[in-house]
Amino acid sequence: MSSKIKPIKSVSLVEQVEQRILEFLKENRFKSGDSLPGEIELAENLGVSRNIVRESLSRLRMLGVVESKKRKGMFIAEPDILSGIERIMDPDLLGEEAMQHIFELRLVLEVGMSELLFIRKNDSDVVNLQEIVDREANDPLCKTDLQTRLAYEIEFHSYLYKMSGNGTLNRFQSMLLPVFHYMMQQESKSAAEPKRGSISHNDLVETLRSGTAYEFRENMRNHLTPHFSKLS
Amino acid sequence: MSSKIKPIKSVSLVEQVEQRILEFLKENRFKSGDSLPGEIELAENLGVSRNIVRESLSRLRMLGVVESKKRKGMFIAEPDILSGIERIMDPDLLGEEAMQHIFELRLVLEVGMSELLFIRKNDSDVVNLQEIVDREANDPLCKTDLQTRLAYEIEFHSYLYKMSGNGTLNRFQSMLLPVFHYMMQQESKSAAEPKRGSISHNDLVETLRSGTAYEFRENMRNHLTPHFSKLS
DNA sequence: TAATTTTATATGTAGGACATATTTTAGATA
DNA sequence: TATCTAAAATATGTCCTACATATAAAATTA
Repeated sequence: MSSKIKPIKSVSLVEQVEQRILEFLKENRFKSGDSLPGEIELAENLGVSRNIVRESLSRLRMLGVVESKKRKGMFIAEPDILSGIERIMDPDLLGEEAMQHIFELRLVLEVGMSELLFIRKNDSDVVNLQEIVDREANDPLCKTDLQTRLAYEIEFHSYLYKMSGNGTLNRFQSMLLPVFHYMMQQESKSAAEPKRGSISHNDLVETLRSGTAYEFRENMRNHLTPHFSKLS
Repeated sequence: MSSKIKPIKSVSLVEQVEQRILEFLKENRFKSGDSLPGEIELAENLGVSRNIVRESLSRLRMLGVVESKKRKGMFIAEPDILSGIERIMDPDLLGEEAMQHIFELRLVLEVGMSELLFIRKNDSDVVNLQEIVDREANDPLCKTDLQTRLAYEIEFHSYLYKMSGNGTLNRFQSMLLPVFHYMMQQESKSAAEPKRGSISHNDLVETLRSGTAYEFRENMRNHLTPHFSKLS
């Protein structure tokens, strides 16, 4: 009775069919735009009901692997890596551990992102960032209202992701925002300090303007020190 | 007729129901383990057929938001952020642009990861990494066979992700491996050079042993130089 | 030939029926 | 009474049929 007996196969039919279809697509090297066998044909070939096939295709459709039009049938599309994540990236759905992982991920990304920023920055980016920083500095609410501070914080860092020129990275960040917001409110609840490193947003813009990727990376690391120091 | 007419809403019923259920879960702050109304009840309340509800729930089940047992019904679970990505992370399914984004993401992660490594490393980690490096150095195949070199490359870097102590990051990396593999083979196909920076794996281990997070970060950046120099 | 109507077809939705697993209840046995 | 056993109840899992709907393709008309 050492441990448990083998579960044989408690995988649902839908899941099996989903896998089979995915394998089918990979093996046959389908190109984006190619059309797929119809639902009834798939159902017959796989030996399952059309319902099962439809549920499987519904999943693949959600992931962007296939698209379907009314009479044309289904055809291959380029899957969207983030479409699955997008739906569940919510503090009310995720567990504490996942939230912590995501928060750490943010720190990793922003420190590691420096090289991309220097490869792809242009003059208008620096101007726009400076505008955000100036607006932040001149906003009287910033001294008193936590929400206002958070809003500027998010606007500034969001712009950096946009600058990275990596659309996936950028979208990923924008859907991480609710989690950031939640985590930073939790932080500011536990400790009353404003949570700033010795490097300000203004310093970061200046580094971006006339510094190096290496300097920006270390300055960003410094800027995020309050968050890093919370890690165990 | 400036642009297009409004598309009104051609969102499928399944998608609408999926959203409604997700909203329902968020609003009511369901805790993990709470049980959900049954399929028939949901179908009646939403005014749709049970099929639609089942397709929606099938999607949520795939994302890990809910689980279902035969007689008990459905209950809330903590969603897995990566379960959606996992299925489609394949060079045969993704487009060129997505692959490029992912490849860049890898570079960003490994440079930014340094701090986590130094927070969570322990002695055995350094020993294990050194073992990998030694094995690599003494393997005669390494000089001639590209696949062997790639295997050591992947083993070494994979261990770093494991060291990060961030399970999400680690799993993410492991599912990125097929894409890495593909991209690096493409790289080595276009140019015959072995593609190494001036910092070796051995140097990285030494830095991890007796250096600082700052030094490791810059050494990693240096180690990855051949890849960075390919970016536009 | 070009515009229009018709038709055919694959997906989208609905609803009913039965299978299956598991909890609960009821029953039988000691 | 206590315990083990068998039956019923119930929610998900699977299958089937029918019809709605949109639209590409064919047929018809101007």
